[in-house]
Order: sequence, then C-alpha cells, then structure tokens
Amino acid sequence: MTDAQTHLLVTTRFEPAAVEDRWRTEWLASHLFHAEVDERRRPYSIVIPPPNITGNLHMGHALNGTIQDALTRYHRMLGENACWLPGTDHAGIATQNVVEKQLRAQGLSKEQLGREEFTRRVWAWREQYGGTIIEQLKRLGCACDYERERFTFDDGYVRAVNKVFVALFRKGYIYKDHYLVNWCPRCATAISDLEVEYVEEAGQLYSIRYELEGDGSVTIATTRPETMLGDTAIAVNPGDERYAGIVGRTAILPLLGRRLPVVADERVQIEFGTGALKITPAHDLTDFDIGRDHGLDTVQAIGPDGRITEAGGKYAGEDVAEARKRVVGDLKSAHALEKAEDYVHSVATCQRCHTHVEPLISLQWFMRMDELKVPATDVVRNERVRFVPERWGRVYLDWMENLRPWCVSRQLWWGHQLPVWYCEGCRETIVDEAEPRTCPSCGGAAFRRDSDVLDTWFSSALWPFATWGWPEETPEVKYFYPTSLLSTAREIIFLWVARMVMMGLEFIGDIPFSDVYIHSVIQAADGRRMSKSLGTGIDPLEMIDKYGADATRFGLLLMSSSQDVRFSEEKIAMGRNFANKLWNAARLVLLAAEGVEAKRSTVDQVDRWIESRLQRCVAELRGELEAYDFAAAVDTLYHFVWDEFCDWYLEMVKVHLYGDETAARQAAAGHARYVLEAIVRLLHPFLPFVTEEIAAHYGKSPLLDGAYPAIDEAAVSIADEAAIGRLQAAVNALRAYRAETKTAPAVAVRALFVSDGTSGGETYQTYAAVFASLARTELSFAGSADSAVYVVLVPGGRFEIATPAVDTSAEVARLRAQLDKLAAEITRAQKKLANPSFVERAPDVVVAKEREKLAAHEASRGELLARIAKLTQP
RNA sequence: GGGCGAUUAGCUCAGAGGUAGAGCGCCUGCCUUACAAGCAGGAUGUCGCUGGUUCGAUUCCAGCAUCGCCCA
Repeated sequence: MTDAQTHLLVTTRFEPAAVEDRWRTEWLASHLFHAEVDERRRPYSIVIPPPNITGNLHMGHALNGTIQDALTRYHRMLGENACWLPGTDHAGIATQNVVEKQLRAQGLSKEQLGREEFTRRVWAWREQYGGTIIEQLKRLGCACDYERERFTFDDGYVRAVNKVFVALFRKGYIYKDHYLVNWCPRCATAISDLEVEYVEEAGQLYSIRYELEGDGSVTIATTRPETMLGDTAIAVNPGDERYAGIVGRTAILPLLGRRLPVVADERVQIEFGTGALKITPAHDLTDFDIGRDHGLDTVQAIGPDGRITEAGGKYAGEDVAEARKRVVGDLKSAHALEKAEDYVHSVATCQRCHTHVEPLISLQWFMRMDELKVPATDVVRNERVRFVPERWGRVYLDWMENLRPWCVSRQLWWGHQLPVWYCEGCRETIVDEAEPRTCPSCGGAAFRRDSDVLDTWFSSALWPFATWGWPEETPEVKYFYPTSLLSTAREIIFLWVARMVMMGLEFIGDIPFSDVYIHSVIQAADGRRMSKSLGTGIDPLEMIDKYGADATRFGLLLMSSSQDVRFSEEKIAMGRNFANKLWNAARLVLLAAEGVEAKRSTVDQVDRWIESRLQRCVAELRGELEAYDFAAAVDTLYHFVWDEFCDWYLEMVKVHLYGDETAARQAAAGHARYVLEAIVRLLHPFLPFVTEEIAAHYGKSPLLDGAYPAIDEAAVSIADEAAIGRLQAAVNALRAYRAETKTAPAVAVRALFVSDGTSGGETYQTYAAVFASLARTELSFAGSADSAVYVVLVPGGRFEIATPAVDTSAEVARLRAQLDKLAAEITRAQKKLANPSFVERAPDVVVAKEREKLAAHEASRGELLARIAKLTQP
C-alpha cells in the first residue's frame, strides 16, 4: 500500500486547512492561473471590479470572488483561454482619509508635510497594506492571473487616464465651470451625487414672513433658515392663484433688507409649505436652475469651510448650526417668524464622514455626458450588454436618462492630478498629456499645474481596457477585450458599469463586457445591513478558518439569489459537510477500486442508471450556469452527489465491490471511478481544494487542465431510470414497513414477491442482493402466499411477508391507514374527472395522467381491501 | 414623492398554471467495515389579505397591508 492510500484509509474526516495551504502554494508556484494571448483559443476574460486598497475582504467580496472564480474555472475547463485579471483601486478620498487619520495619531497633518511628502506617505502605506485584499482572495482559492495584477495608479494606468482626459477635453466634453456641487466641508472637496447619503433627521419647518414693498407680505417655508442669507428671489407657481397678484413685485429679505424679486416658475410645488419658495441659487440645485433661468443674482452665503461668508453680514464667520440658531432668534425678535413645526426631512451627508453636505457653487471640472450616454444607452437597450437579473438593465437606463454633467475634479492630494497647466506668464490653460515646455500663447516656460485630482471613478471607468495595457496597442487589448463578464454589486451599476460602458465605447469602440451579473447583497442574519460600525459584519476569513474555503464558497453560492439574502452560517456548514461527504465517497471508491482504472461500463443496469442520472445532472447544471443561477447549480450537484451517487448508487454497487465475482467487481469499480471522476470535475469550479486533493490521488491534478464533463444525450435512458426507480420505490416501501412495524435493524425479513402482471419483478429478481443489503430483506419469487400476513405494496405487485409473531390487529390498522390515504386521493381524482370542463379543456396529457393515477390507486385499493378481508375473516 | 423587490414549514430560503420542496431544527431507531460533519424512518404549511382571469391559482393580473432596497 502506498503512502497516499494509507492516507486515504485513515483520513475519515476531510481537514481543509492543510490541504488548502498546500494547493494554494502549488497552484501559484506553477503559474496555473496565468493566461497568455493565444489566437487559436477562444478567450474568456473577467476583470475584477477593483476593490479599494483600503479594503478588507467582506462577504460581498467573498461572494463576488467565488462567482468570478467559479466561472473562470468553468470556462477554463470548457477549453477556453480564461483570464481573470485582479487589481485594486487607489480610492482617492478613502485612502487619503486613512492616511490622514494615521498622521493625526502622530500629531501630524498633511499640510505640515506638504503635498509631495504626503503623497509619498500614501504610497508607503499602499506598499504595506494595499495588497491585503488580494492576499485574502488567494485564501478563497481565487484563480486570478496574479501576474497581471493592476493598480489604478500604476505608471501605465496614469498614462491612460491622462490620454482620456486630454481627448475628452479636446472634444469639448470636459470643461471648467462654476456650478453647484456637493461639498463636504470636512473633506474639503467636492463629492459626487453618489457619495451623498440621505439621512432622515428630525428638524423643524420654519415659516418666515417676507414683507413686500408697498404693502402685504409673503410667507415661505424652509427647513434651513440660515440659507436665507443667500436668498435672491421669491418664487411661486404660475398656476397658484393665491399668489397671482404678487408676481413681479419685490419682497424684502428679513434681517438683511436685500430686495428680492418675486418670480413665477413651474418648478415650485404648490402643495409644499405655503407654496411660496425662497430662492437661494448658490445653495440649492432647484434654486440654481430657477435662478439661472430667471437671470437672478447669486449670493454665496456659505463658504467652503462651512461658515457664513461676508455676504451674510453680521453672521459672517459663524458655522451653519450657530448661524441657524441666531437667524431664528433674530427672526423671532423681528416678528418675522410665523411658526416652527417639528418636521422630519432627509439631510444630505457625506458617505465617508457623515458631515452634512453643503450644495455649493464652485469652480470645478465637469464632463458632459450627453454625447457619451447615447451609445451607452443603445447597447443596453439592444442587449449587446446584458444585465442579469435583467431588471438591473432598466435601473441602468433610468439612471442614464437623468444624467447630469459629472463633476470630475476633487480637491484632494491623493489621486490622478489633472493634466492641466496654467502659464505663469499669460494665464493660458494648457491641457496635455505631459507638462508643456513653452506656452503656445506667450512662449513662456513657467507653469503651474492644476492642483485638483480626478474623481476616482474617472480612472476606474477605464479599468476594462487600461488593465490590458491600453493606450499601448497590446495583443491583450485586442484579444481579451471586450471582456466576457462584469460581476459586481448593484451600487456599482452607476459608479462603474455605466462609466465603463461609456468609456469603452468611446475609446475602444466596443462594449467593455457583454454580461453584467449583479449579485445578491448578503445581509446580517437578522436582516440588518452587514456593517463594521453596526457590529453586524461577519468576516469571511473566519468562516474559512472554521469551515474551510470550499465550504465558505459553497455556502455563499447556495445563499446567492436574484434578491437580497440573509447570511446563513448553516449553509456554510452544509458546504463543509458536503465536502466531507465527497471526500468519503472518494475514499470508498478509490480504496475499493484500487488498481482499477476509470472505465465506463454499460453492462449493469445500475451503472447505466447512474450514468443516465449523471447526464441529466450535467445538462441541468450547464443550463443553470449559463443563466448565472449559482444557487441552483450548486444545489443540483449537492443532490446528485449526495442523494443519488452516495445514497443509492454506491450502496447498490457495494454488492459487486465487496462481492466475489472478479469480472463484476472490476466492471463496477471501473464505472464507480468513472462517475467519481466526472463528479470531481463537475465540482471543481465550486470546491477547488477538496476536488484537487481527490484528483491528485488518481493522478489527474491539476483539474483545471482537464475537460469539463460534456453532455452525452445518448447515455440518457428512460427505461433504466424507470426500472431503478421501481427498485428504489420497493426498497423504500420495505424500509418504511420495517420502521412502522419496529422491526429491529438486525432482524432480516423474508418477503415473497407476487406480481400483478406489470413490469417490476425482473429487476427485483436481478437485484435481490440489493434488497438484502439496503433493506435487509431476503426475497423469494415462488412459493405459497398462504402464510403471508403482512403486505407491502410495491411497483409491479406486492411483497408478502411472513412473520412468526403475527399481530393481526396492528396489521389491519396499518393497512386501513393506507386505505384512508388512498381513498382521499381517489375521491379527489374522481371529482376532477367528473368535471366536464376539466375533461374538455385541460390538455390531454393532464387528463390522461389523472386517469392513470386513478386506475393505479384503485388497483392498490383492491389489493388492500383483499388483504384486510383475508385478515378479518373469522 | 418615484421605482424595484419581498411576504411559502419553527428558522433561512427554493419553486412552479395541474396532489407544496430543500437545508437546519424537531421526533424515533441505528457507532451497518466511505462518512455520527453519518445512516434509515417520521411529523409540520388556510403558500400575507381581498378581488379578478382560468376547467383549475399558492403560481398570472389588479388593489390592499407589512417589510426592505434604490433614486430624488
């Protein structure tokens, strides 16, 4: 016996930890996951949605990683040239915040260090911690092409970003403008709409009276009274009769005395508050639009530091909260405050630091989306880019329709600095990929670079092609682009997916991926969001430690769904149990089939049956994978392996494996090996470690280099399935009989089969040994039935069981109970068939099936009645 | 305010126009020589409510209720 076989023999429990470490090392050392351009093979490529370098693996990453890995391995085994490219995102604000926090702990600020030194520190931080999440993906078993790992801030990537910026600028899509942006006073930068989180807060709705010049007044309602310092008009809806008379008049701003025109605008909601709206163009988007359309003044009352500006008169320098208090107090004193009611409203906050966001007019760089979004909308509408589940395609389209210009500049130090220079001589703006030597306008040679950096998503948008080496014309771009799939979380639809599609179409002239799979959000077990701050997060690495990576992957896939799901540790435990089951099945087969090669055999009906079932399993599985239905795929395999292969096939085949006939033993062992090897390959994309470990025992590792089992329709046999199905039903009936009659496990039962003239008996005769082994029942097929007092109905007839100690009344009760059930079924079927509408309008197959059922039940009832009559004879 | 999704066994979730399923948990019996992370057997449901379509609805449609998510 070899060492490997000894190991098999003694390891009755699969221990993941050591096995996983060994294979991970082996796979990486042998460059198994690396893919090269190969025109002769069909490419299958995935670029990972790059996690932040500040990130740690959470459940979402783990699920997404498992999905991408399963698909990568699956396609690789289908013979495609699969490449899954990993990498990370430099994550502007997030990373800057992390490093600033670290500096603060040392009593330092980034201003003290200066930009250059600060950037150097961030790079140092990145060197130390930025690779964490990629290492964690390795623990999950992810078959990424780690040799191709990219970072959104590596040198080549910077070139791609600059090239894109310059090109879009030259096309006129990128421009500089004063516009209202979301400003985070704490982060001191503009942030995008998508980085704003709306939080319900208890506040107050203030009604403030503005006197009109001449006579009268108008009352407006606002939740932010301090913004009145920036008011430049009052607006009412033109259809609002209450205010028809005041349009065109002038109101006086309380406290400051500024004169405000009263304008009419459709955008004012008649129902809200009093129906009259104060207009603060510098601090509200609707007001900004109204102001622009009516040519109103813009007064910036709140500055970038979140404090009242000089325009706010005596309130200048106060922060927003203080100013609100004082303004309200002063309004009260001036009798301009009519009322203040409690009011719950949603407040814009910064997703990163939860500071209240101030809409602020500011000079920023914008990107116009009007032209770019047209083709990007088309490709989703005509399904060249397909969303799964498809409803997310509509979400994408809705968002695209309402796109506003994208503010791409950020006032940060960590990020892609704009490729924009200003001539120190003539103030000329020069946009180019490299610093200019001389000013094209004045010939000067001194420049100042724009200090802003680009929104992180500007660079992420290039990920599907910049990762393959663009703007170089690399073979990779040609071969692996468009990629096959982007698998991601739903919030990413806006952040990345949409922008990747626009950029891909613009710069490569083709879609970045054909499929977009949006995976489930995994919530905490109690239905809350999984989050570190709530303490509801569960670390996938802990699950890997506890149950193994295979089990974690299996559980996550089982949880995945087309909707949100709650985390279920039970499902991971199922994965562990399943891996263990597979391991033990492999032990049985490999030890029993020692020295026998895998060899398909069709002599035995049981062998043909499992082959037929295997084919159905493969067909089902393939369909489910094509549909990205991972939970179903994993469930299909689970039940095939456990219920059919282990519980039935292996149990039945033991008769031969442990039997005396060499030929039958060899055939059975060869076929069992053949099926086991197919199963191992089928499971490999989901449970890579345990399957590799098993395959190594018969010298077929690495599995990735092998083929995925193909469908062989010819091997599906309805007749064999029917025959073995009857055998299973008969064994089940005998087991139920044993349980009902409390027959001790050690007691063998003797049963006489009496045929009802239909098929079934032949199989029972052939597999009498199976009954002995699975139901501890010795069958006979000839003899007298007279002594039989117990009856077990089975397909094709009945078993009559003679037992020395006959309990007639118990048996009659048992049969009567069966009779009751049958009677209910018969009544139901009769009723249905008696309904003329049913017989006329239901499909013929359905009616025929109902008739068959009725006939079968009536026959069984006959059997039962006869036995009861016999038993109750005096 | 607009949109999307959910409501099925004690729990977590599948499912499908034709007699309701899985895993876990529960009950009974088994350390049967692959596996007690196992084997065999068993119990459990007005499929959220109200209407409609249909021969037939838990499944399709409408409305309602409750919960969740996204967008504003």
